[in-house]
This record gives sequence, C-alpha cells and structure tokens, in this order.
Amino acid sequence: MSINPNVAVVASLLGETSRATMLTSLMDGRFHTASELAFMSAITPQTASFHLSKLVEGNLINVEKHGRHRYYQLANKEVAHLIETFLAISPPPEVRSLKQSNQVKLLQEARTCYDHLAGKLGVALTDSMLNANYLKKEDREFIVTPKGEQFFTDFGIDLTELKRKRRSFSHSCLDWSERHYHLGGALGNGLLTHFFELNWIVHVPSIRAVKVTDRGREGFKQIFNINM
Amino acid sequence: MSINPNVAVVASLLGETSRATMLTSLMDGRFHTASELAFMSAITPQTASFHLSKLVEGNLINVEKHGRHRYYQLANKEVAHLIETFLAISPPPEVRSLKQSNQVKLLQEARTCYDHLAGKLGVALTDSMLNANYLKKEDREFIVTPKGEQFFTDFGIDLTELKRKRRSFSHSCLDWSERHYHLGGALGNGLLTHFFELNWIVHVPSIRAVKVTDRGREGFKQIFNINM
DNA sequence: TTTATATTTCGATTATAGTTGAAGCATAGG
DNA sequence: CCTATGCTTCAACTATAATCGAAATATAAA
Repeated sequence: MSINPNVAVVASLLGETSRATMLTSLMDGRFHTASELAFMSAITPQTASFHLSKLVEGNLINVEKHGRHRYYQLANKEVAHLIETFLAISPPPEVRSLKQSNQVKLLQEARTCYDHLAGKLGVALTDSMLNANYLKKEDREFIVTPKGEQFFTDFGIDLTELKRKRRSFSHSCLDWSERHYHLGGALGNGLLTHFFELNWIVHVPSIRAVKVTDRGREGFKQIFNINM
Repeated sequence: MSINPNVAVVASLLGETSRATMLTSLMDGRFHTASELAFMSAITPQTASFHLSKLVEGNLINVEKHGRHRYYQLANKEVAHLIETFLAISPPPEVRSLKQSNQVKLLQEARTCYDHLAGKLGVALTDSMLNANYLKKEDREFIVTPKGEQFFTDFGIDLTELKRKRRSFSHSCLDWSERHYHLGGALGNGLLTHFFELNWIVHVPSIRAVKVTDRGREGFKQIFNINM
C-alpha cells in the first residue's frame, strides 16, 4: 500500500524538536560533544544520547570517539542541504539571546590535552606543520613527511625514540574549543615536552592551561610562523 | 533554548507514514481527492481528513472545494523540492505491486459532471477551446474571448441567454479522472445541451456516461479537432 | 422528495515515542 | 590506587498522536 514509507523514516528524525535543534546546531559544520548538544536542546544527557544514537543509525550524523568524549558532526553535504531546504520553507527563526553570543566567546588560548598541546595554540601549531608539509593528515592519523622527519630532527626531537613507545605515534585529536584536529600521540607529547624544555611555555598553577613565555612567543613566530 | 523549532514543525508533518505517502502521491502535480489519498495510504477517510487538515494548516498542500469533493494538491514548488530532497536522501523504495498499476488504468472516457461534459472528452473539448482562443482561463473561471463569442454564436449557442441565468456562467471544474480543469457552469451546460440536440452524444442508460455517435465523432473532429 | 456519496467532527482507544532517575562503563587526572 | 567526568543502558512513567466507529453535514443523483 504505502508507496514510499522511507521518506517518513528520515523525516521523523527531523520532526522532533530536540533532534531538530541538535541538527541545526551542527549546521556550522563543526564537531560538538554529546553534552553540548544536550545543553543546546535543553534535555538531559540520557535523552540526548538516545536521540544521537537514532541520528547516527539514520545516517544523518557521524561520531568520532576521542577519549571520554563523543564528537558529532553532520554525516554529509546532502544532510546539510536537506536542513537548508527546511530552513527555507520554515517560518523565520526566533531572536537569539545576547547571553548565548557571550558564551561563544569563552575560548581557551592554550592548554594541555592529556599530554600534548591544545587550544588555539595547539591547533595553530598543527596547521602550521601541515602548511609547511611536515605533516600530512590521513584518516585519524598524521603522517610525518620526509621533510618533516628532517625538521623534527633538526628541532631536537628523536623520532626513532618516540616510535619505539607502545602508544600511538601521531594520532589526530579533536579540540573542544577550536573544533579542529590537532596533533596528539607520542609525537604531540614529544613536542610539548620539548617546548617545556626550551622554556617556550610554562604551566599555570592548578589548571591545565599553559602560558607562552617571551622566548616562546619569539620561537613560535620564527620556527612555526605563529603570532601570539 | 531551542534555536529553530520551526524546522521540527514542518518535518513532523512529513515524518508520519500516512502523510508522507499522501505527499509523495501528490508529487505528480495533479489533484487528488480526500478518499483517494485515504486509499493510497491505506487509512480510513476519517484519519485521512485529520491528516489533510494538518497538512493544509502547515501550508504544505492546498484545497479546492468542488461539489462534494475536496481536491488537494501540493502548495508550491518549494514543497515539491523539499520532498524531492527527501527522496534523494531516503533509502530506495519498495517494489510495487502489479495490481496498483492496473488500477491506475481505470479511466472514464466521457460522462456528465453535474450538467456538463467531463472525462477525457470534456477535458479535450476544453483544451481545444483554449487552444483555439475561444476561452481564456482566469483563476477559477473561463473567460469567453471576442473570437469565442463569435464562435459560440456561429455554433448555435445564445450567450446572452446563458448570461441572464442566475447560475455561474463559465466556472472551471476539476475532473476526477483526468485531473485537469474543464468547462462547467451555464456555458458548459449550454454546450452539453447542444451536443445532445445535435445528436453528437447520447446517454448511456442508468449511469452518467455518454456515448459519442458517428455524427459526433465527425463533428468533434471537424469543429474541435478532437479524434475519438 | 429520498437515497447515495464524500467528507468532516466527535469521542474513545491504543500505541508509541520522548523523557528522566538510577545504575553502569570508560577514561582522565591526581 | 581513587575520584570526577562524559556518556550510555535500563526501566518505568507520561504525554501525545494516530487510529477508527459513530454521527453529522453537504452535495449529487434518482
């Protein structure tokens, strides 16, 4: 009887306020964690988890597991196009609160993520190394190019030593404040350790944040072309 | 909290199997009656009426009331585009039954609709008069052109007489088998009467169907360029 | 006028989906 | 090791929406 019940399957995923809010939140193309999406749609983490698994099952979003976080993003351009079409046909959206825009401005400058650099600095560093062709991104790993091997050796990092360790060598890690990949793993840890050795960065007491020293400011500028 | 609840409002209308089936059925761009749409989605007329009023309220479809029928169609191209986008992203449809395609073939050739011609003949006649510039469609009415006034007079129809009647002169009427407008009102009735007078058509006993005579076959060909 | 048909409205039932508290698992960080 | 956190699973509750029988309304046909 029913000619095309499949349309309803996909549409019903969008036809629920919490899920629709999650999906429109993901329209910025960036990654968001489960708890963030829960907060955005004003539901408990349990409910969010329930909805998110449905969206994943329906191939509308993807998950990436990084540590104890789950990062979600729209599955593909088709989904984004679908939501765009909806926004075009829907009544105009409500006015957003000023508080919300202020919250967005809360960004961490530089901090450690587990045992490597994160925040603006961590992402800028990774981007810099990608631009300079020291690294190449492949799936969820960063590959060290021949040019990169030369660079890291010159910079004072023993790659053969790092590769011998049992942990992952150079996996990509998602940054919760910047929403971009940055370098993790043994190589990321090697860099972080070396920055401390060079006194480019110092710990900020009691929290995970790090502070760039004057010497670091100069070094990041010269070696990595990063202006702090 | 909720950034765009409106998306969910529209999507939830599509996110129900019966409604989705109705909307995809309307994707042919033609008109369908409430009971047809009920049959297509395998629900009772009561339930269909419930869903259809929701779709109308949500501005996804339009209604036109003709007699005791309600004819529904998609509201605009945006809605059609939305459903198309859904079809593109949805899993492939199921295999359809042969019975269904046979049902589609049940079409009425010629019959009276109230007191004017309907069916394939009625629509062909109207199209012919539109092509010949005897009529011009405007909203839900047909306007008789100067060329048309001449034609009808020559054909033996007294327009001034018809215009004097209290009923609508030349409204458009939706054809349930052809799904196109055809000529109704006093003018449509005048033509029907004249066809009977000319012995172009005769009644088929007990049902509303009419039969085209040999003389009629010749007349429709010569005057209206219609091949039966 | 009466009968038949198309559609809607009302009322009640049923099914299902969203929701949350409680508990459990995995990981980070000390 | 322990504690905190992010997230999921389980179980139960609740609200809501789809459904249909019965009755009402409107129009066509006889």
